[in-house]
Amino acid sequence: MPELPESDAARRRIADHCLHRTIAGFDLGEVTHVQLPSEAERERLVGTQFSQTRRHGKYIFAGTSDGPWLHIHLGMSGSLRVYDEGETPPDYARLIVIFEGTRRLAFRDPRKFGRVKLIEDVDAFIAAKGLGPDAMKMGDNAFAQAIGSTKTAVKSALLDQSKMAGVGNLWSDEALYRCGIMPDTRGTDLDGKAVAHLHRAVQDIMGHVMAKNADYSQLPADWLIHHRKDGADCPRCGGTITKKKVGGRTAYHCPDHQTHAG
DNA sequence: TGATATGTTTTACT
DNA sequence: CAGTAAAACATATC
Repeated sequence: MPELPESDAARRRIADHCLHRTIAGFDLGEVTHVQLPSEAERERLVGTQFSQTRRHGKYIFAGTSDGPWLHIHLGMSGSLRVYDEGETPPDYARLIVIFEGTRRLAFRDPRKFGRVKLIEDVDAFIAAKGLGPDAMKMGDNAFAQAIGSTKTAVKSALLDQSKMAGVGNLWSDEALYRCGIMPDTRGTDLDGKAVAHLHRAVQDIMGHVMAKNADYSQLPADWLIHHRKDGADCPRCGGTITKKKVGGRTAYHCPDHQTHAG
């Protein structure tokens, strides 16, 4: 479930359970189209340890103390799982990092849209990707500039990783739902107050999901995430949850309390 | 069986 | 350049 909060929960698993352990080797899943580190790149990591982690938007990085970084993107369906030798390895494991002792880190990816690769410099990588600022660290002015000054649908702007990094389909819907903004409202049609409200909603929602370690069952019952189905009752106003395409993505929303005025 | 899916990238067109 | 749209990637699930 990989947007910014889910990616951060995955990063934290590395930070909490996999640092300062010597890498002994790797296990590869079946040969697939998933982009994984080459044998030479894996060899570079053997004998080293991860000593730090970073995240920018949906991109996760695990750094060796004085060498390359392992970069992980979870794609559409990827996840990370930490376990110990002797436990059942997870399904769809494409790459398993074997640490000395029993600790293991598995990169799972059922739909194979994720990527793992070795990079030398995180900031250079972010710049080369053209990623905007991390959505959780973005200031008011930068957010207002990115969202309020574009004619694009506000939902599409939120999803544009070059405007800001980390917001995906689920949490963009959640933020617009909370703010009462119709997903296809043009950015330029929102007033300053609505843009500021949306900024708070994006950061509050994703911050909350991170605080709950991306466990959706711990999120409030009236959040859209629990009612994301065409025809469901809107828990906030009694309307009917409806879906429509906005910018090529499915936008779940409540047409009764989400309007073009915000 | 067919529709749909949490993401990114590329290509084409306006 | 800004924006839109669609397709492709490979597979699972409803």
